[in-house]
Amino acid sequence: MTPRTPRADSARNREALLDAGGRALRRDVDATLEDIATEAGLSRRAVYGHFPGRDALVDAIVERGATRIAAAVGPRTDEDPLVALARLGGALWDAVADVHAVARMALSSGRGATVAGAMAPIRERVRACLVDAASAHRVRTDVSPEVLALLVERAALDVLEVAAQAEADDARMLAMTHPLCAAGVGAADAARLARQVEDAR
Amino acid sequence: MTPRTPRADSARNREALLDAGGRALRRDVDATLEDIATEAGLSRRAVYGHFPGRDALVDAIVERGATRIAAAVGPRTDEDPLVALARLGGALWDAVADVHAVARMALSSGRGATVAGAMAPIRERVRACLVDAASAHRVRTDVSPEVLALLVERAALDVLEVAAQAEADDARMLAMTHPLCAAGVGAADAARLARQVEDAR
DNA sequence: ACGAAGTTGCACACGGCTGTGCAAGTTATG
DNA sequence: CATAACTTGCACAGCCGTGTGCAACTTCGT
Repeated sequence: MTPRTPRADSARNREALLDAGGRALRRDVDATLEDIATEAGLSRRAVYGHFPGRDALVDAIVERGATRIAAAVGPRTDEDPLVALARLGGALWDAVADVHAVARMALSSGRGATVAGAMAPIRERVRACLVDAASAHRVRTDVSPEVLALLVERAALDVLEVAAQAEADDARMLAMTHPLCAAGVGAADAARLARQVEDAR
Repeated sequence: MTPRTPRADSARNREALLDAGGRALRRDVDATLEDIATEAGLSRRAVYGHFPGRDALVDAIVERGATRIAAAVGPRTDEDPLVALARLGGALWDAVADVHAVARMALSSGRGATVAGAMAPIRERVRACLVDAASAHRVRTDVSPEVLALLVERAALDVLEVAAQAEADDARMLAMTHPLCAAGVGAADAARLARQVEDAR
């Protein structure tokens, strides 16, 4: 009769589940519901109060990751394509947790299509930048832009994974320069381009 | 009373299991015993005639991979460190199946230590080459050799994975040049170094 | 062709993870 | 404070993969 407004802590717990899930899945793609729930400070049983099942929870995590990634990538500007690429690397670094969590699921069984959708913004932006840069011969052109894009994309993810462990303080810089190097830009030029992005912050 | 020599097809089946296992695990790290057995043309039950259990089978696959990797890496020569790095990339490409299968298990749960051992030869060689090259400022030096080594190592694996799908005919070339680029060597120099290796074949 | 080595199919036990029902507890909110 | 909202713990069913025993069958070696 008197339908009350949903409790505020419920929403918080939902968020906690998404956060914990992201963290847990980043470590182990097959993390148990028990694991995730515990890490979120809840019981396994409580999860079913927020999501119909494990799949739905994971989907929600990927979905949230996708929107955050899209936000981090931001709109395309008409700046220098390589500067744009460097900036993209920096942006991804600022969203490591989400990107990393989603990326880890990419190769894992099933779910491939969903995750691919989440990563699409990155993929597309990288490709666009490379095509531009290739036409001016500023990146290696002995490989098709498609393949090079895949390699650069992976290079970006490699930094996120490697630097997350090594926790280098100049990790953000690496996140910008390494993909450029992977594209065939020399180390010196890559550093110059990255500095250009940093100066404009 | 009359101990007979073991049958020849048994050994073949054992090999078939290792091959099938490598292929299956390369696709899906959690491939079922059923999957592997079927792919090898055997029944799940028969596997237990060759290995005490799933773990032992996987261990055997990793172990065989390790020796093949070690063989592919070969002995250290006193050539130019970057040429050596290019050659290493080529060698790994020629052993894709094994390297790839083992590498895929690296991040997967458990088994981490075992796999790390299998990859050690690559890891070590890459590090050595980079340290040499860094002291001559022929690779980027704004990152520690350790971190750079991790990135280059991953770059090598990235090629194996990307090119395995894209099946570019110049994949072997990529396997040599891309790690160099990842190290900060410009595209032109990388191509020159790789050509140097190819010419000496 | 005989016999051992190897394979198969089936049945079954075991463990781990998911998903559900329900009663009892705790906590936010009006 | 009263009550709906949320959480908890437990019990139970179901699924799936592993590991084992056993009888029947096929295939290699001599």
